[in-house]
Amino acid sequence: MSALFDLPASPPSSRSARLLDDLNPAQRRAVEHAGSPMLVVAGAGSGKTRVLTRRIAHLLSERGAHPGEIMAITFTNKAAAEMKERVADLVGPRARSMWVSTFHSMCVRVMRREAKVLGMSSNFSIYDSDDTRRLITLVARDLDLDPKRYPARTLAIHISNLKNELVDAATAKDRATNDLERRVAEVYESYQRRLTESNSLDFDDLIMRTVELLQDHPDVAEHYHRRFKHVLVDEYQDTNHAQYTLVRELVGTGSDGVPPAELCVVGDADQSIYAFRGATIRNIVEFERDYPQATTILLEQNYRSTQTILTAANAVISRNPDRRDKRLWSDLGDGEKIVGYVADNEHDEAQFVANEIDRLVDSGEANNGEIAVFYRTNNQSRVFEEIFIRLGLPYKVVGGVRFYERREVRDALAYLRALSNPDDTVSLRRILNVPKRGIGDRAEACVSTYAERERIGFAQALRDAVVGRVPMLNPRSRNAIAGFVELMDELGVMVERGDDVADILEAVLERTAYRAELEASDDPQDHTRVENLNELVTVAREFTDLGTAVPVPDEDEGLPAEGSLGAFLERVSLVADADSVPDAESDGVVTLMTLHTAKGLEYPVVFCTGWEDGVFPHMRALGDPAELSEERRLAYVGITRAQQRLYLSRALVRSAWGQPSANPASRFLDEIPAELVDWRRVEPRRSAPSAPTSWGHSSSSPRPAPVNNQWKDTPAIKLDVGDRVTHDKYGLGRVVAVDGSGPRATATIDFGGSGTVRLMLIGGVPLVKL
DNA sequence: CAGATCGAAACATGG
DNA sequence: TTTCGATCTG
Repeated sequence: MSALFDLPASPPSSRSARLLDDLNPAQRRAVEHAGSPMLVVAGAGSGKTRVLTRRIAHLLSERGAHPGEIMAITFTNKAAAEMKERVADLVGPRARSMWVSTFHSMCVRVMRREAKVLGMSSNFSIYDSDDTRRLITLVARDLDLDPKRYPARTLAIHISNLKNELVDAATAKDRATNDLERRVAEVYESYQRRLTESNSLDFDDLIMRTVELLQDHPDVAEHYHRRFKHVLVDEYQDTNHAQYTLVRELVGTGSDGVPPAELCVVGDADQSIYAFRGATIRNIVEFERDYPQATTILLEQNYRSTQTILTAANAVISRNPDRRDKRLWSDLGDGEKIVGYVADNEHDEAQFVANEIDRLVDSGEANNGEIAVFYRTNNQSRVFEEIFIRLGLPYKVVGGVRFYERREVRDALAYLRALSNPDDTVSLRRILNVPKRGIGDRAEACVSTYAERERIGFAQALRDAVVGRVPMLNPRSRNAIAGFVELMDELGVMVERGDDVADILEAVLERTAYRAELEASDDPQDHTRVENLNELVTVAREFTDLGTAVPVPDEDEGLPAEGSLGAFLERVSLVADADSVPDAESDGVVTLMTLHTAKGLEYPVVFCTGWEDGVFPHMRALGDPAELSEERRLAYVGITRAQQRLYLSRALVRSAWGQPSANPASRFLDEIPAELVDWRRVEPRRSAPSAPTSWGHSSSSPRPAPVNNQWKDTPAIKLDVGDRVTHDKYGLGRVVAVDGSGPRATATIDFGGSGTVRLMLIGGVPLVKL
C-alpha cells in the first residue's frame, strides 16, 4: 500500500475505500494497476469513465502523483469536460492543473508554447474543414486542375489521409504511383505552403506537427517527458496513426534518461465507427504488440441495459470476423422484449414512433426526456420532425449543421480571424465581399495574382491596390477595396486597444451593415441568422466576463491572454458544440440524432429506425466487408444505448431526395435472435407462393430478391383535389393537394382528427378512393 | 463586371 | 431538400 494511505485529513482507508468499494474486481484492477502499459477493453456500458476517473483520483491520493504530472486525452470536448468534472468531484480543485483535454486542444497548447522552435508565430489560426476546402479550391484553381475530375473535397480527403499517416508532401510526391496521387501530392505541397504563409494550421496539422516537434526536438520532448508521468487515453479505438504516434512520443522510451510515462488506454474495438476518417482498430488490437509488457483488462459486466438488449447486441456484433470475443452481460434481468415494426413508408414509421412515445408517456412508463430516436443519416430526421411538430411532441435534433458551421456565424468569425491574424488569407478572402460591397471575382483575382507575383500577403496586396499598384484593376473596384481596407483598419484599432471581443464583434456587425442587411430581408431564414449572430455576441460577452473573472491557475507562456480575441477564436475553433445534447432528465424532450452522435450516450427507451439494406447498412457499405463490419459496429453502438426498451423499425418504401425506393430488411435484423423480438407489425403477405414467415423478415427462407422495382409496376392511385379517401390507419380524409405524377405522385390529405398527411400514391399504400 | 439564376450533387463526423 | 459552382444577363 501507498505511503500516503494514512494521510491525516481523512480517516485511514476511507478515501481509498470510497474509490474502490463500488467497483467490480476487473474495474478495481484497472484502477490499481501500476507500472506497465495497460489496455482496458471496456465494453459498452461497462463503467469506462468511472474507471478512468477513479484511476486518476487513485493516482493522486494513493500513489502520490501530482496533478501536473497527469495527462488525460479524449476525443471530444464533452468527454474532456465530463472527466474533469468527475475527477474534481473526487479530488477537489487541484484537479485543475491536470491536462485533461482533447488531442487537438492538447496539441494547440503545445504548439502555441513551442511555436518559436518551429519558426511559427504563436497566434496562428486553426483552419477547420471548411477553411481547408476553400484553400484547396484556391490551390487547385491555381494549378489548373479540372474541378470535375479533382473536386476540392476529394483532394482534401486525400491530403487529410496523408497527414493522418504522417506523410508529408515531399514523401507523398515520391510515393505517388498514379495520376491522382501525383495531383494530390502537388496540391498538398502548394496547400501546405499557403497554410504556412497564412500562419495557419489545419486540424490534421495540429497532430502531425506536434509529432514532428517531439521527434525532431529531443529537448522539447524531454521537457514533456519530465512533466507527464501518467498518460491516459480514452476511446483508443478511435485513434488514427498520427494520434497513435503522438501517444508513443508523449510516453517516451526512456532513451533520454526519463523513465517512460505510465500509459493507460481505454477503448472497445466493437465501438470503432470512425474508420472513414482514419481511425484504425489496429491500434487497440495490436496494443500488446506495440507495448510488449502490456497488461490487458477486460470489462464485460454492463450496468446499463437489460440482458435481452445485450444478447441482441452480442448476437449482431459476433458476426464480425477477426474479432476478439467479448460478451457483455448484465444482472439487471431480461426486461422487455425488443419491439419490431415494419412500416409502409417513412411517414408510417415516424407515425408509429410518435404513437408509441405517446403511449409510453401516457401510461407513465417513460417521459419524453428518457426517449431517443436514432437514424443512420441526418436527412432521415425530417419526417420525424414533421410528425412530432404536428402532434406537439417536444423534441430536439442533435447534430446536423452545428452553430459554428452556420454561414453567418462563420462570416462573423472570419472578420474576427482576419483582424486577429492578418496573414489569414482564407478568412480575409471569405469576407472581402461579404456583405456585397462591389469587390467581385475579377477584382479578387487581380489582387491575388499581384500578391502571388510580388510574393507578398493578400492583405498587403489589398493596400497596394488602394494606391493603384495592382494592374488591371478598374477604379470602381479600387474604391471598393479602399473602403474595405479602411473598415478593417478602424476595426483593427479596437483589437489593438484590447477592446472586449463582444464589442469588436458588435462593431463588425454594425459597420459592415451585415446585420442590417439580414434584418431588411424578408426571407424568414435571414431572421434566424440575425438571432444566431446575436447568440454569437452573447457567447462572446460571456466568454469575456468569465475569462476575466476566473484566471486559470496553471498559466503557460505562449497561450493567448484570457478573455482576449485570440483566446476566443481558439475556443470557437476547437469547441464546436454550442448546440449540445440535451440533458435527458431536465429538458424533458425526445432526442433525435444519428447513430454516430449517439455513441457514448444512453437512454431508457431507444428507437432505432430505418433498418433497411441500403439505408442501414448504408448503400456504400453493401459491397465492402470492411465497411459492412463498421456498419455492424454502428448497429452494436445503437442497440447498446438502450437501457430498458429497444424498438427496431424499418420501412418498406422510403423516399430519398424525392425518389422513392423499396428496400429489403436490414441484414442486421436477421442477426438478432427471433425470440428476442416482438413484431408489432410485419411485412404484408405478398402473392408469392412461398408464404413469408410471421416475422418481419424471413430468417429461415431465403431472402426475397430486392424489390426495387416493385412500385414501378403498380399503377399510381389516381386522386384529385377534393376526393374523399379512406386510409387503414388515418381513417376518412379529403385530398387537399396533389403533387407530382406517376410513381412520384403524392397527395396531401386532411384526415381531420388524425391531422394532415402527405402520402405517396404508390402501390402498398393502404389508401382507397371513395 | 457583379449579381442572379439555374443545375448538379449530397447520404455518417470529431476537432 | 439544401448548398456550391458555373453560366447568363442587366
